[in-house]
Amino acid sequence: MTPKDKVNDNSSLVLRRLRLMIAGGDVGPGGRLPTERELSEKLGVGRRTIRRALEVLEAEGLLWRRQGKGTFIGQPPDPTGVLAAEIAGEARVSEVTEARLYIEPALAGLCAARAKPDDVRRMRQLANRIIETTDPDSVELWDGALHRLIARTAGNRVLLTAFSLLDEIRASEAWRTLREQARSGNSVDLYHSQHMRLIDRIEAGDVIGAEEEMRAHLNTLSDCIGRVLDRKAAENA
Amino acid sequence: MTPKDKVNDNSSLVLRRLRLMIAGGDVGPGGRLPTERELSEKLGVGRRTIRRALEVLEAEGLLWRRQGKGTFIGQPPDPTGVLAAEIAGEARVSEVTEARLYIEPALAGLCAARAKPDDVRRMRQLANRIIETTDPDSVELWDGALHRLIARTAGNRVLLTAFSLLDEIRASEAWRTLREQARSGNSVDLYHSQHMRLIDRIEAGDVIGAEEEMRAHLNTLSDCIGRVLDRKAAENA
DNA sequence: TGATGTATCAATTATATATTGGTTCATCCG
DNA sequence: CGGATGAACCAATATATAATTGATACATCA
Repeated sequence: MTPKDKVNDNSSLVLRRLRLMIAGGDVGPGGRLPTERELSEKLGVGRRTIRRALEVLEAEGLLWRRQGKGTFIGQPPDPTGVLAAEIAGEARVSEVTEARLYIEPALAGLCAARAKPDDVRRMRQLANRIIETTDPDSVELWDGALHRLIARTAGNRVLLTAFSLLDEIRASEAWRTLREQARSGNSVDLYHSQHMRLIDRIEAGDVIGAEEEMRAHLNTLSDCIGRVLDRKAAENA
Repeated sequence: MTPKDKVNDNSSLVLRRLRLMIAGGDVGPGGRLPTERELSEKLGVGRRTIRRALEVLEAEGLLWRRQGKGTFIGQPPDPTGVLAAEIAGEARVSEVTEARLYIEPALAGLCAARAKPDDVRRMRQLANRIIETTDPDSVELWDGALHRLIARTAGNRVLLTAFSLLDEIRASEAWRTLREQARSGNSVDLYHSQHMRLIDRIEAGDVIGAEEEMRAHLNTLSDCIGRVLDRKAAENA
């Protein structure tokens, strides 16, 4: 007799059943859910009701739909990630570091030309977070965030896409372990001072200076990677 | 009676005819050549003979072939998936030219460091094709082929992917008309001299010089585009 | 107001067919 | 023997068609 009992709310009932399906992994290959028409028939409700429930779940990020394709659990695929995965398989470490040595200084320079005081403030915040955290994993996250912020502040979507590509490649498993080995034994302080000098140049609007600072920073990073690779090569020999 | 006269060498004859076709811009839309079977029939020789001639031209970098697709003049594109199409819609002209001004000099520099004599020879051939053809459409094809060859010779797959992204964006319809308007009224000779200077630097292994020459070349190109855009803006005002 | 059924549109996939370069083979000719 | 030819077949790609699927609108009913 309570309102709750009285609610002939098929939508919320369907919603709960769909949640169970998703949580229980009760989905087809590739995380595919049955079609709306199938769900409508199987659950004995109208298609409109199904759609309302799916809209909620999509808004929650639990699934994504594409017309003509189907409904899938999880997040929609990222074209940048797809392309990055293709390259990552065949790209050598040297190529990635080399490309980074060209792309990121360019972004730093543009950033210096376009950054507003608010942007610079956020960069300083991120740079400080890096040395405030001790967890190596977190250090990596904050460092990546800073570089990404600089890339976005540069205000060039094409170069930003190129940066994202690099970022995705470096996010792959092989790279993570490589960085882990490279990080051990060198001081985070050096990185921090480089970051601060870089942000100083950006704040001053010094395009050339920002480019050079970024290049210097990346060079020390690639040197660390290079040492690890040399050691590995020596072990194999 | 001389050996030369006696040579029943259909291959070299076909080769010369094909060279004329290519040089004269006698190709279909998109720089497409007739199919091997059509050429075989049209020139009155066997298909095997056609293929031998095409192999030579492909090795020279004048054309590329793909099974099931056809034969095309210039350099083969490297697919970037749907990424290019996505950012092409939102990327502004200024962003694309700006990104190009960073990516392509980098590629030219790497190219100078790694190009072999054979690569340089192919570059010169492509550069010559540009001024030898009168058809504006073909000019564009050969110019694109030269830039793509330089990008590929740079030997960095990540930067090459970034270049391909730019290339695909610029291949869209809006860009084609823009370039068409920009091209009218300026001399192809200037471009050619810039190309030759660039290739000279590459041949000499002069990394910095190649970067600078490419930058100068792109600057003149973007100036032409800029003038067209200014004129358009004035018309709208 | 909310649910249902129907119809239609648009994007995508699936399928079949045709085209095209890649390859092999037997044959012929000088 | 080398070069050329013709035929056949393979593999990758394009093209056309139909089927599938989510998106949308509308009429109906409780």
